[in-house]
Amino acid sequence: MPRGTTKRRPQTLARLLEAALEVFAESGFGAARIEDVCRRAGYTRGAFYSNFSSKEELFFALFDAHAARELERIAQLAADTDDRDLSVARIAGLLAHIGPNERVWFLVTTEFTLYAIRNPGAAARLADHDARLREEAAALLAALLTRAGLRPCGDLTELVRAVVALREGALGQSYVEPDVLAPGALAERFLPFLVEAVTEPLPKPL
Amino acid sequence: MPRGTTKRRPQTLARLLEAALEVFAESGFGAARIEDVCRRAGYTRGAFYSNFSSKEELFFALFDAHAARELERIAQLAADTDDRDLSVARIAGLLAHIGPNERVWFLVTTEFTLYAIRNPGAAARLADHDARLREEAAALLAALLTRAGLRPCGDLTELVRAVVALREGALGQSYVEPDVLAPGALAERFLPFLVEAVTEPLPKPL
DNA sequence: GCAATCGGATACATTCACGTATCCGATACG
DNA sequence: CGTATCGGATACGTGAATGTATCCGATTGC
Repeated sequence: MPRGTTKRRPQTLARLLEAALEVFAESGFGAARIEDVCRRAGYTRGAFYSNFSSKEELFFALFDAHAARELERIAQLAADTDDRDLSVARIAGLLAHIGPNERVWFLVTTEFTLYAIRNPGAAARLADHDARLREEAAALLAALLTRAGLRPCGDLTELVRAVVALREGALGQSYVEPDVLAPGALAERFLPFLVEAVTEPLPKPL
Repeated sequence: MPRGTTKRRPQTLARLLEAALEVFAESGFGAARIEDVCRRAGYTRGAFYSNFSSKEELFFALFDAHAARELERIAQLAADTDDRDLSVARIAGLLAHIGPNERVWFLVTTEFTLYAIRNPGAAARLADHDARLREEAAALLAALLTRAGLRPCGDLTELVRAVVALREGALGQSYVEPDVLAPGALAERFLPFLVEAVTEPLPKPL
C-alpha cells in the first residue's frame, strides 16, 4: 500500500542516531534538546518526530545499536586473538583495553544506567542487554583461558560482572582526572588478580 | 551592621539541602526543577534564590556536605574497629559494606561525576574531594592491615582507587537488578583478592 | 505520466521553568 | 519601643523547548 518513498529513511535515522550520541555525550540526556540533535544531523524537528515519538525512544534506539556493536566487538576480539602465548596477564590486558570511543559510550551508558535505576521498565531492558553481553564475554573468556592452559573454577559470569564493574568504576575516575590516571591503568594493574582468583592450572591432558 | 534576623537561616538551608538530595536522587540533576526542591522543603523559589544563586551551586553545597559526612564515617569506622581477630577477609568485608542510604548517594554522586567529566572546573573540585577521601581511607586501611599482621606493599591509595571503582561499578549493577545481585555481593566476593594482592605477611617483630 | 502517499519542513500555540523585582512580616539593635 | 534590615513570599515578564498540525516536494507503483 505505501506508494510513497522509503529510500532515504534509513540514512535519516542513522544520522539522527549518530548526532544523538554526540549530543547526549556532550550535554547528557536530561539537558540534551531534541532540536540540537536534529540540527547536528542536518534536519529539523519534523524529521525527528517522524522517526521517533520521544527523546526517550531515541535513547533506547541508540542503546540497542550500541549493544549490537558491542557484541560484534567481542566476537571480533575472539577472532583476532589466535595468539599462542596466552597468559593471565595477557588476557587481563585484553579485558582492560579501553578503546578511543569508550569515553563517549561511557558517558551515555552510565547516564542510561542511572535512568534505568529510576525506571524499572528501562532497568529490565538494560538487564537483559547486559546479561547477553556478559554471557558472550564469559564464553569468550572461557575459550581464552583454556587456550592459555587454565581452567576456570566457579562461575565465569560472576567474574565478568566484576571485570565490568572495575572497568566502569575505573573509567569514571580516569575521565575525571585525565592526566592523573590513564583510562586502562587501574584495570590493567588489578584485573590479573581477579582473573587468577577464579582459575586454576589445567590438569595435564590425558 | 546586620540588624535583621539570622536565626532561621541555617534551618532553611538545611531543609533545602535535604530536599535537594531527595529530588536529585529521584529525578537526576538535569531533570530536577528548582521549584520541586523548594516545594519539598516547604518553601518557595524566593527562599531558594535567597540562599543559592543557581542549581549548580546547590549541587556543590550538597556535595560538600556529603564529603564531610563521609570523612566522619570513615573515622568512626576506624574507631569502632578495635577488633583483635582482623583478617584480610574481615577487612575486605568492611570495605565492601554498603549502607542503606548508599543508593541515594550513588545516584547523586554518579550523576555529579558525569557532570564533572563534562565540566573541567567541577572535575577539579571533585578530584580534590576524592583525593582527600582516598588519603583518609588509605590511612585507615594501613592501620587495619598492620593490626591484622599484614604489611602493605606498594601504594595503598592505588588499592583504594580500585576498591572504590569495584564498589561503584558493582553498585550500579546491583541497583539495576536489585533482586539478582545484592548490593555488597560482588565486592565481598572479589575485594579480598585485591587486598591480598598488595599485602604480604608482616615479618616477625624483632 | 499520473496520482497517491511518504518524508520531512514550516509555522504555530502551549506549556513551563527560570530569574527578578517587589512586598510583607519578623526580629535584633539602639 | 520604634526602626532599619533581613528572610522569605508573591507576582510578573521572558525565553525556550515541546508537540502538533499543516504544507510541499519527491518518489514509486500502476
